[in-house]
Amino acid sequence: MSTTVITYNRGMSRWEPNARSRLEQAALDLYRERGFDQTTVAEIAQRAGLTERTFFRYFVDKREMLFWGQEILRELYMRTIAAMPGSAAPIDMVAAALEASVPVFNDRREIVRQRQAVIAANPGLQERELLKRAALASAMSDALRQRGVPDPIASLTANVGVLAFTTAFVRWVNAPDEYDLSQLIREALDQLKVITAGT
Amino acid sequence: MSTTVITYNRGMSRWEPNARSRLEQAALDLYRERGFDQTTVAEIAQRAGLTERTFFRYFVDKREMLFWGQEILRELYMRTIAAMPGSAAPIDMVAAALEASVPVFNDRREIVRQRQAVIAANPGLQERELLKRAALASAMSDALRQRGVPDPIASLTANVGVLAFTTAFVRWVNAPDEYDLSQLIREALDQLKVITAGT
DNA sequence: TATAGTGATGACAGTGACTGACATCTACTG
DNA sequence: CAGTAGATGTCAGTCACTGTCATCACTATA
Repeated sequence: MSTTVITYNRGMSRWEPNARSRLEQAALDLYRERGFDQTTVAEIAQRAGLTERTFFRYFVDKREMLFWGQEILRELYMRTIAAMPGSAAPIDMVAAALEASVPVFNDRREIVRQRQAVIAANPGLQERELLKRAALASAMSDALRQRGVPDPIASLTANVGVLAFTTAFVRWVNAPDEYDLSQLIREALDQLKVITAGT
Repeated sequence: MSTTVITYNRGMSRWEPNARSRLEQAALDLYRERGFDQTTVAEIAQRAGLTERTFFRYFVDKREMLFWGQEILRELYMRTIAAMPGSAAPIDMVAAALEASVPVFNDRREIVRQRQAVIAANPGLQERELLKRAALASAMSDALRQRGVPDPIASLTANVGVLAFTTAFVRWVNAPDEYDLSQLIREALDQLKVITAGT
């Protein structure tokens, strides 16, 4: 199973299909077996039955492959915010967007956990994750601005949302299965309200 | 000036002093002249009258050199929070810590601006900056926990502080000299209060 | 004053991520 | 059956970063 024999044209395509997902699977396996830094791109490619060069045709760099879903979240956030009633407060638009993304995580809880364990073990990957989070916040900022929310507010609201989500997500990943991500998000948002209310 | 002749033992030390700051200066100059990616470590070292190997004895990697002051801020934040009266709300402890760091930036406004321009032009450097911000938030979380603030609140409060500071900082860097960083921080915190207050 | 450190640096040979240029291979198309 | 296109392979190269050992100027100690 791990040493798949590569044959050609068993079906309708010229090469063994799913090169991308084969690379993803090989990489995740190797990262979990021996760690991110101890895995070379050549090894990943070999396990996937491809070459190093092909790896870099699918992924801009070695870290990027762990952060696919990001684009899905991005679009989901933007669509959800764009579809909110104009009467909603900015923070409620953001909350709705976060809420809309919950199924994406619930549907892949186990994979998400494995991925997060790999990231937690490597500072370089944490760096990349922060960049991805910032990109999501930026996307939500844009969506809010398109809804007429002025600039410092749009950015702050989006980042507050990402902060609440991240806090909830970390708890959810490390919690038993019964924990509900939606509820954890709402809790985080409530706590943020209390925190900033101040004296 | 840029092609300093290196001589030995003009004073009390065996080698030309300030190797570290010479490397920092050379790097910043080159990054500004031709960009971060277009500058090799060998070039930086050469301009500083040293070798590539020595560069990596002073800095763990090529990006790290732009993020010195971080340690200063870290200690300042932790000391300030530790010295706050126990009656203060967590968010006020954080606000005080941020406020205490303002002179650090005011005293080096021009250098900070140059540095920030370099970072803004390079995604890899932005990634590193996000990591540094996260580290500062983590430090403030720790400080709050030591003051008895429980866990989700400590982390959220610290991150709200960092968010407010970052927002203020971005505006301050791109604003005329008259703008006051302290005031921008207070504004951001006020806006966060309004945002999370909700419906 | 000879001798043995000591600490910063240089020299050098790696490894591994990433890139550019070009060749190849298979399936489809006419 | 020739031609094309898209995915892949090959290969050479750059550059960040590391391990190891040599060197060099001074310093402490006998």
